[in-house]
Amino acid sequence: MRPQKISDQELTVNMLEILRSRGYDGSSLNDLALVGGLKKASLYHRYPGGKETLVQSVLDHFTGEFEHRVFSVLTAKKKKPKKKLTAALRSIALIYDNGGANCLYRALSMQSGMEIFGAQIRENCQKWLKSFEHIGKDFGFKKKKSKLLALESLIKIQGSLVLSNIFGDRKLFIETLNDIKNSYLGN
Amino acid sequence: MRPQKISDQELTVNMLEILRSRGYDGSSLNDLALVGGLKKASLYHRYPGGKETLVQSVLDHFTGEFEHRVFSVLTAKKKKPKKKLTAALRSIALIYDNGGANCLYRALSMQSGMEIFGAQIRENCQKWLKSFEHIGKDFGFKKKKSKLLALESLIKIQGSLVLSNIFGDRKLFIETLNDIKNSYLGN
DNA sequence: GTCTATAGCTAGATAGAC
DNA sequence: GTCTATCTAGCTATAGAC
Repeated sequence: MRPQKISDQELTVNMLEILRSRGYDGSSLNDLALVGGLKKASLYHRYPGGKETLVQSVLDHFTGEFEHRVFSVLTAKKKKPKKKLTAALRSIALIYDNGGANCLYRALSMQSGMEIFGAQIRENCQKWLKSFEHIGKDFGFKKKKSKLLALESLIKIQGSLVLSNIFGDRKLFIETLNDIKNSYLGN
Repeated sequence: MRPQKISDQELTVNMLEILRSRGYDGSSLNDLALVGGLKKASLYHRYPGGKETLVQSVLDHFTGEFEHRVFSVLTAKKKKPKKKLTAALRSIALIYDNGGANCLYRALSMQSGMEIFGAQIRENCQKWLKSFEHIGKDFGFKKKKSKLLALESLIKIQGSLVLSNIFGDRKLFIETLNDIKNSYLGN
């Protein structure tokens, strides 16, 4: 057994960078291999199913980050809601590099990506909504208002990511996170 | 001179459908030719510069729709602001097929598309912000508040398009348009 | 103005050496 | 576990017949 040139974890993180910025069709196996310091044939040893399973694995990692750093924080039983929301929003800022990095879900949400990963992307966005709905109720809002706040939060995150990407202006994303926080704290 | 199989206008509209749903890398010249009932070699007669100029032309058409149906409406001197905003939002609903169609700017905003069209996409989004800022002032809001409302509108449109696309739920987009209208009318 | 044919390249994927 | 070499299919693009 030869040693791995790069760990699975590290390779996944590097490939995430490519995929979230170039999308499914725009990311070649050559590109994906190179960011790991590998040749593309080597990727088939780690991902025998090819590109689809490779991206699947990166998508799972990305989703795992949310489950671990955002969803589980928001739905935790202890702590005050304000502390939980603040921590979750800080994690979101981290995951999106303060607006400098795209959302992988969005990057994969063009037709080719949606055909393959649509169901999972939908499912994960649903979890997002549920966990934000949870924190809304935790703040004392009624169910309907909590649902609305959750949806508005997700809309604002996705929209501000699109725009901070187009304008190359991270401030736009940061301020939107603050706006979301204020929508829960009651402006 | 043989007659065209399909008019430039019609071909552009058909190709827009492909590009906005599949992005730059995901749309092959073969796909783009077929929706016009042509072979891909024929596209080089209309667009001698190849794929880049072809997409450029579709992008120009898309931007023209906004200039004509949205920006010019919002900045018109006559009429009451409410009527202008209502008309503009109705046009936006039309352009995005009530949330069923993607934004071409977003579809082209992955890395490969941004390298080529980034400057124009940025410029057009700036025009969007300016025209919404204009209507804000028209409603009597101060400059700062008008700028904020404009930015929030664009964020909400882009975000709700991403989500209505992911969830396959146009209601989400329609309700966001209403939300934007209300943000100008003072809830 | 559109077509067939094809060049030249790069994509995803596989075989087998080391 | 990674590599070189290679296959096939698809891509963008061009040449030239009709």
